[in-house]
Amino acid sequence: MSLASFYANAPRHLVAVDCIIFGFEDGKLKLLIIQRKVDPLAGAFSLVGGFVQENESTDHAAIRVLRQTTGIRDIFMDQLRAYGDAGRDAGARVISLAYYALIRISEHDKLLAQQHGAHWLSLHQIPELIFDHNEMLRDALERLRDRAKFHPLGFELLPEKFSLPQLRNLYEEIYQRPLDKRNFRKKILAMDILEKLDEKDKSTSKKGAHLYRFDRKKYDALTQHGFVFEI
Amino acid sequence: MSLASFYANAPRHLVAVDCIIFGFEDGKLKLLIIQRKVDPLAGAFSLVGGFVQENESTDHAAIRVLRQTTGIRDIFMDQLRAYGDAGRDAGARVISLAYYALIRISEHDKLLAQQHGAHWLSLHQIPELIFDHNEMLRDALERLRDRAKFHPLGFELLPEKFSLPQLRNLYEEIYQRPLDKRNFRKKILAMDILEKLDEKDKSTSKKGAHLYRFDRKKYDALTQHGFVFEI
DNA sequence: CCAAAAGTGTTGCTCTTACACCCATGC
DNA sequence: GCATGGGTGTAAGAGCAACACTTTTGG
Repeated sequence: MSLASFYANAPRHLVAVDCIIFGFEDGKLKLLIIQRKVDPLAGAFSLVGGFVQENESTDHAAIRVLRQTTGIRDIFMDQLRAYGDAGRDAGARVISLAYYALIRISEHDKLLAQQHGAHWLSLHQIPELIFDHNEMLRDALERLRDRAKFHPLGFELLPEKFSLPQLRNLYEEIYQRPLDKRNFRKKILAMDILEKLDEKDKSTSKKGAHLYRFDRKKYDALTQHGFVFEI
Repeated sequence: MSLASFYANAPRHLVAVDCIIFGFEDGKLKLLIIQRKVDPLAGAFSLVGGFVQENESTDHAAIRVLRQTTGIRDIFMDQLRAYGDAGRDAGARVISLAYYALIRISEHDKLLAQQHGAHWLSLHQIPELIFDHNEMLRDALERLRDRAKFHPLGFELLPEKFSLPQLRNLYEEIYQRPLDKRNFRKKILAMDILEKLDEKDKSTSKKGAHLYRFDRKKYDALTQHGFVFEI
């Protein structure tokens, strides 16, 4: 078969990206949900999404769609997988690539996102979403849990400076189970990947909790010598 | 924006599936590689691939492509992820969904696959592949290792009846490191998910090794009570 | 001075790892 | 009878989980 016919005879498809955006605020793991603007199902709750353009990498499409629909930029983002059932989108046959992202809510413009019709909802507040978006969300949460166990993803969700109680609280949210505070401290500090600062966060107690910073250089150096992060 | 223009104005893309097929034979983990039939790069080594058709789910496309190009059917298959860089395919802009699959080489028709121009190559024999197929393969191997650690995937690669030395050999191949035979036996048998048969495999020793069968019913039952497989 | 959250060590137990010899049989 | 791979148990050490009291300070 000639080059022309091999490629030219193949069918073409709409390809979308949908973003599962995780944030952490007020001690809760949250998700960014928008209300859909177009029919069918205009007004229904949805993940942030959009179409992949000509000559645009799918990774770039995910970044662009997130920026255009919420104003959010410069965040951790990774592909989850493709969702390709023939009837998954009620409007047309669309193959969707799901991306999950982690953002520091405090460092982004909440107002801007809200102006775009986006809401931060905690895990237990998530409504029925359109199409297979609830399934995407379930899969993303599973991936987040899998990956956060062996990779320092958590720090993407916290402000640059954070306390150990805050960090523990984050992992308790991710895994939805209590973690022993002494064992947690021991484990984290033993890794020697945090820099202890001369500052305290007094927002949650009178005594105040020491602030730390994730030291990515140290982490990368350790990783090259076989070290594996584990929560 | 109206329904019509929202979907109709979006660009359409060629969407392919590419399959990373793992097998296990002669004590080696192997991969199914074909020689590409079309230009550009006709004759070069490649994964098995093809285009997603109209109204065809992507999962179905992967199964169909594998069957059509190699005659192989009814195997374990799971999506890896999408590869969507704009210039990844030299012939046209193609978004590719990679699927990895596990097959029992002994139960499939080797001849049929060979007639389709497919070769089983062991990990160390893999040549330069077209486009980003080497990257797909690396990612698939990583996924296989991740998943095989906590899920009973290995049995998909072995014949229905297998010996413990065979099983250990398989995991040694997957992880490319030696496993202590006493500890391995202990761990596997302690899970109580294998059925010991009254048969021996004498093909590799004079004494003969007992044959076992994976008991999926038992495994499923245990899993429902919180049991987690781990190698 | 008291309420509320931060910070701190020890112990038992489980799991993992390392390791060497006998067994069965075909030739 | 001997070479070859199959099969078996134990002990030491590492890692994990459970657990309660003291410290700090704003109000």
